[in-house]
Amino acid sequence: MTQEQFSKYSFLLDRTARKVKQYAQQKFNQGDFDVTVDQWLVLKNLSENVLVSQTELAQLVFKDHPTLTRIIDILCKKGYVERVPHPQDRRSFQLHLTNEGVEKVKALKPQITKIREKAWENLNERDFEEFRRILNTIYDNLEEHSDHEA
Amino acid sequence: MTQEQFSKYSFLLDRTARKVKQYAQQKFNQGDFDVTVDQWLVLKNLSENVLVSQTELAQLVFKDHPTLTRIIDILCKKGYVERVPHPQDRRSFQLHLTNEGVEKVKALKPQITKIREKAWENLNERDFEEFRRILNTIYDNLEEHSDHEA
DNA sequence: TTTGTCACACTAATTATTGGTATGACACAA
DNA sequence: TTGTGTCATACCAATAATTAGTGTGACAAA
Repeated sequence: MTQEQFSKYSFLLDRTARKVKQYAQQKFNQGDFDVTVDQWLVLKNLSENVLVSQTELAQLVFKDHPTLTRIIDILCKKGYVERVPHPQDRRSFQLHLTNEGVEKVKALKPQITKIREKAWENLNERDFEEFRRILNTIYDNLEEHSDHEA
Repeated sequence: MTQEQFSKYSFLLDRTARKVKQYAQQKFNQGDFDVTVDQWLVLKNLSENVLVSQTELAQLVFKDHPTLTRIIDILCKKGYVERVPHPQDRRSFQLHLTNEGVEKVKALKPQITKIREKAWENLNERDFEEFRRILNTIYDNLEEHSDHEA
């Protein structure tokens, strides 16, 4: 890899990641989804994982604790998520979707799948595997304990 | 001060402190007070301070946080103390005596005063000031930030 | 273009709790 | 008398969630 490539990969990653997010958020706004992209990530993970703690969820969605606290605050305020005191550990909550949250996920999921598909037009399964392999390798190279699931 | 005195003061302090505590706890047991000496210290401070946090109380009674958590647990279980979520800070509680706790303090206070008086028979006000001055000096000598109120 | 608002990311610090270990005091059994 | 069990407390290390502050990006309004 040349010097230019070394300095370019970060730019490419950042630009693309932000574009994907901007596009999604615009579509979310147009669709009156009532959640941001990040809030959706949390809702989706809660729909797939039952009664997780905030620490566990933070690891799943790769967000830091203060940020997740605030996202959960917003989602609780919107009525989609509920904190339940942990039965065995007073330092911890268990998070779960409210009925309203379950309905919201059910309603949004197909629409969001379509939005996500747009980015992969003209790319195929082989491309996706390459994309995944390369990005995971980069991540592992920079992570002390390699422990990815993507 | 001689070498012997240097090695003796710790023994004298420890032996006396434990004797005072043993004597008090025995009297508490005989009187069916339903609290230990340390629990009483907490109750007394709560009767003199309104809606304190656990951190503030820990400083008042010079106990560490885990120990105080457990003492408060016991007193809440006995129905003398109540934890109320802090209105502005979700990490914190405000502690207060229940009505039962207030009655308990009122009932025990005169009895405990009598118990405490026993140790000062044949000693006078001058002795107490000497005692206080010396013990506070020792404490201050060993404390980085000298900030006593005894 | 500038400003304001909102949401998120990151850092440092805080509050109370958990877990483990040790000690002292006391009661009970051998 | 000695040993064991129980309870309460002290101390240490670590943990879970929160607070406060700062910065950035995205977007809307002036």
